[in-house]
Amino acid sequence: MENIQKNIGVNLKNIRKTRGYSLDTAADITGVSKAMLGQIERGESNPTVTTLWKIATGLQVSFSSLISEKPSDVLQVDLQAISPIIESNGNYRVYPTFPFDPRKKFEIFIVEIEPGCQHTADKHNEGVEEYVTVMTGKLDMHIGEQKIQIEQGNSLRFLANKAHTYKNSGSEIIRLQVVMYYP
Amino acid sequence: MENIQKNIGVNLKNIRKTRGYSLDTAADITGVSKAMLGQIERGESNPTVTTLWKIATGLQVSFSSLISEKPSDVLQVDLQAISPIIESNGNYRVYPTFPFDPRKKFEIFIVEIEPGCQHTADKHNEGVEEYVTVMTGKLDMHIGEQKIQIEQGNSLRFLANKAHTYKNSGSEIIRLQVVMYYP
DNA sequence: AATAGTTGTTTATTATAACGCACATATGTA
DNA sequence: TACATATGTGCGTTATAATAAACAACTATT
Repeated sequence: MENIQKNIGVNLKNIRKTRGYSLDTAADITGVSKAMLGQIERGESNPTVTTLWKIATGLQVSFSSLISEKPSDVLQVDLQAISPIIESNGNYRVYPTFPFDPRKKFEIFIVEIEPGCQHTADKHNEGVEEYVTVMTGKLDMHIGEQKIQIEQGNSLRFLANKAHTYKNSGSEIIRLQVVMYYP
Repeated sequence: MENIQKNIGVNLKNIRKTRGYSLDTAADITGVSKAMLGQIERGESNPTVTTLWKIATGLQVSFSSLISEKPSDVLQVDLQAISPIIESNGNYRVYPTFPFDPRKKFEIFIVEIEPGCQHTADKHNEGVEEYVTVMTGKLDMHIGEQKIQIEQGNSLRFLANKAHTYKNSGSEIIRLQVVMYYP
């Protein structure tokens, strides 16, 4: 979806027309000048959030009614296109495939660990859970006192309220899928 | 909910911090200057929709994630506070209690008709339905060729694809609740 | 036809969003 | 300690959002 301005314009005009408002009355109700309203409807202006706010509250519609986001039902993500977060001199790379969205309560990464590399993550907040699946390689983990070994294809879930370490003791690169859940 | 600017600020900062982005990298990804990003986070700026758009797409979050509308689960509407749409010299008054919202597919009015008054509505688009309930008085209606009388407390549903007339032949004011449905 | 009222657009002015650059303050590295 | 790198904030300039008022186009009423 390109060009929100145009989009907002048609939405606003629809709402206004459906109610039989003129630009004048709409300006009265919303407190936004009718010139501005006209320009917005024509997509000629780039309104600020406060003007949008005035319009939304004045017309008693939600913000989204003006924006009219159509969430694409299918989203394809190319790993190549993601710029990873680099740690441990490039031997530990994090690819945020589905980054955090406040409305959801989780995010998803792909993690690559080079042979010999080990990485320790600080403990996260109370209630945070990690769901780890090993795609390639064999993973050694330290979680608190426990030592755990996870074979390729296997998974692990743990409360991330204590420091934990990912380690590649093998000779092959490790690829993980990690789901972080925030309660 | 007051002051969206502040709201957007904390939302943006949350998202950015959760991902470990600096203002610099966030500026890189979104194409919005880091000075602007900083001001937005502090609630010192009043961003335009295009900057919000850049931020949302760059960070791969939805608009609403930044706005974080919390739709109030309960909304009380005071009839007195609604300025009616006047027709027939003030003898036919329409109070939009729940005005049209594109996401919903209906809107709700209260209609008041003075004794002796009659009002004809043009036909609406194909598929539009009206749900009329008589709150007080006795209503006479003409829908196409049909003549219908509706007693107090009773209701009527009809396809509004032909012109229709509301008429008050009694001596008491008529109050209607009308639900318009748009397919 | 002439007048008055309502519609949406255009113009000039002002307020301010957005930028780039410089500054300040950490945080680590030799 | 000194140096280096990266963090967020402040400042001056430019671009433009927002307003008010004048304008043009259309409708209705006498």
